[in-house]
Amino acid sequence: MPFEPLDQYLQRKKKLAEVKALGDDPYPHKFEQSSTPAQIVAAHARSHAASFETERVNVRTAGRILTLRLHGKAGFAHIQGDGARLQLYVKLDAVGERTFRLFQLLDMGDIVGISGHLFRTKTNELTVWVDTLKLLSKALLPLPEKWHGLADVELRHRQRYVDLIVNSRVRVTFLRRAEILRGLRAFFDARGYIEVETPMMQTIAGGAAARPFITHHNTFDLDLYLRIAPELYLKRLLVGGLDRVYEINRNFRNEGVSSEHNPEFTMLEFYQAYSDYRDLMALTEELFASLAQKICGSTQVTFGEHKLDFSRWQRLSMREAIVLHWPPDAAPSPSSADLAAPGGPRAIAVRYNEWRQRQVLLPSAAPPVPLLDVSSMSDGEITGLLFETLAEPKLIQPTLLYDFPTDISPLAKCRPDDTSLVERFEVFVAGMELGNAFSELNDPEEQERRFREQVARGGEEVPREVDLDYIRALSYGLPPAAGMGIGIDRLTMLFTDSHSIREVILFPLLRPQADSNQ
RNA sequence: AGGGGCGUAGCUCAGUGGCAGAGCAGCGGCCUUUUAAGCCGUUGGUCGUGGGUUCGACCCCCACCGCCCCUACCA
Repeated sequence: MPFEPLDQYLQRKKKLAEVKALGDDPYPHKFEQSSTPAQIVAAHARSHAASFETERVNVRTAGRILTLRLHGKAGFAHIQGDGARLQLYVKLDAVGERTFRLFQLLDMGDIVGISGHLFRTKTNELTVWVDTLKLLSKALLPLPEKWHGLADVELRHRQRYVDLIVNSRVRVTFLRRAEILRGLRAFFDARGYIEVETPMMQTIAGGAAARPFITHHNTFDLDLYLRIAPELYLKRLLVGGLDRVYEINRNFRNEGVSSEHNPEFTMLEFYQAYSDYRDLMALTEELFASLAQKICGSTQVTFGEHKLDFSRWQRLSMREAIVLHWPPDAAPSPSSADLAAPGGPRAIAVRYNEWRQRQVLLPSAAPPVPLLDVSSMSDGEITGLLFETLAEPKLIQPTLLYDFPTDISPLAKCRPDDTSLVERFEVFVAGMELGNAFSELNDPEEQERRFREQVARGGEEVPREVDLDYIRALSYGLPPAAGMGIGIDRLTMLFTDSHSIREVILFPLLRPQADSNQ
C-alpha cells in the first residue's frame, strides 16, 4: 500500500525499478560487514590523514543514508549504523559508471553496503573512499527534515522507528534502559536471587489496588484479568522454598495516563526470606547508589534542574514528612503526636482545608485546588492523603518514607509496638514514587481477615473475591520475608533525565488515529 | 473526567475576515573534497473533521477527533 507523501513514494518506486533494471536486487539477503560504522569511527577517531596514505585501511560496512550531497561526477553521503555516522565519498573514476549510476539513484533513508578504504577529506573528516556500493534496502518513504528532525511528540511516539533513526538521544535513552535492566539483574543474581516469571493472566487481580484489564480465554471460556502486580505469586514461591526471587515484567492498570503513568508498565519485584523491611531499606540505598554509579558514572545524577544525590538518603516517617512540609503560612504546624492521636488526621485535614479556603480569597490566589474530601476516610487513609497532597511533590532528593498506616497496607506486617502502622516504606525521588516495600504479612488468619475487610468495603480497585489459594499457601507457612517493587520506567526516567514516562517506553499507549495513512 | 493550549505542504514552521507562504525534502539542469554544499528552474494544500455566522472564513462561533500541560484518578 502506498503511503503519503504519495508523489515521493511513487518517485522512489520508479528508482527502485531502475535499480532492478541495472541488474541489482534492491532487497538482497545479507551483507558481511568487517566492522560497523560506529566501530570504524571509534577505531580511527584519532588516526591522522598521513597514516592512511602510508598504510591503507580497508573497510566493508553498511548503514542507512542520512545525508546526500551530489556534485556531478562525485558525491558525499553519511551513513548511520550502530549509532554512529560515517562519511562516504563516491567518485565516478573510482567506482565506474554502473555503480555511479546506482549511487545517483539512491535516496536519503536507503540502506547500503560499501567497501573501500579510509582517508581524511580537506576538512579532516574521516571518510570512506568507496570502491564498491550495494543497495541493501530501498526506503520508499522520505525521512523527516534534516535540521529539525522529527519534533512532533505524537508522531515521534506513533512512528518510533523514525524517531530512533533521526533522534540520537532516543537511541541513547533506550540503550540506557537496557543497561539498567542488565544492571538490576546483575545486582540480584550476585546476591543469590533467581529470576522467575509468574502469570500475567490471573483469575483474581490481587497484590495491589488498581482497576484491572479484563480478557478472555476461549477454550476455557474464562474471563481473566491482566495482572496488576505479581506479588501474590512471588510470595507463593517463597512458601515453596525459593527464598530469594525476582521478576521483571509488565503490570497492567486500567487507569489514567499521565507523564508518570502508562497503562502497561514494567516493575521489578523481589522477595527475600528471613528479612524485614529494614534490610530492604539498606539494600535499596545500595541498589540505587550502585546503579547510578554504573549507569551514570556517578552517584550524583542530573534530573532537570535538580542534582540528585543517591549516596545520601533521607529517611522520614510519613507523619514527619507531613509535619515538615506543612505550609508555613498555615502555622502552627501539627506534630507527629497530633497525627498519631485518634481523630487527629481528620482534624488536621479540616485545618488544612480551612487554610486552603482562606488562600482562595487572597488577591494572588493560585488556581483553586479542590479541598480534601475526608468524610468517608479512616485516620490512616487521611494520613496517606495528607502526605500525598503536602509532602510527596516536595520529596526531590532520594527519600525513604516509612511508617505507613495499616489501613492502606493490606499485605504488610504491623509494627510490633503499634498496630496502626505497618513495617513499610516507599522510595521517593524527584517527587515521584519509585518503589514500595514492606515486611510481608505471613499470618494467614490475619491476611484473610484483612482481605475480607477489603472485599467487604468494595470499590473498583479491590478484588471482588478473596484469593483463598493465597491464604492456603500462607497456611503452609511463609517464612518471615520482605519484598519490594520498583517502577522500572520511572527509574529509567531518572537515569536518562526524561520527564515523561512516554520517553522511556518504546511504544506508549496512544489512541489510534482514524486516518492511519500519514 | 474537568480546565487550558495546540493542529497550515512529507518534515520544521510563518501567516491574515479579501489570490495559501518560507526553509528543508521531491522533480529537471549545472557542478569530481562537500558537510545546513552551492547556483538556476519547478511539482506539491480537504489550512484536523463537520456544522454555523458572513457578500466572503485558514482566520470568528459551535460540536467532534487527536496530541500536550495542569487538575482529578492512580497504595
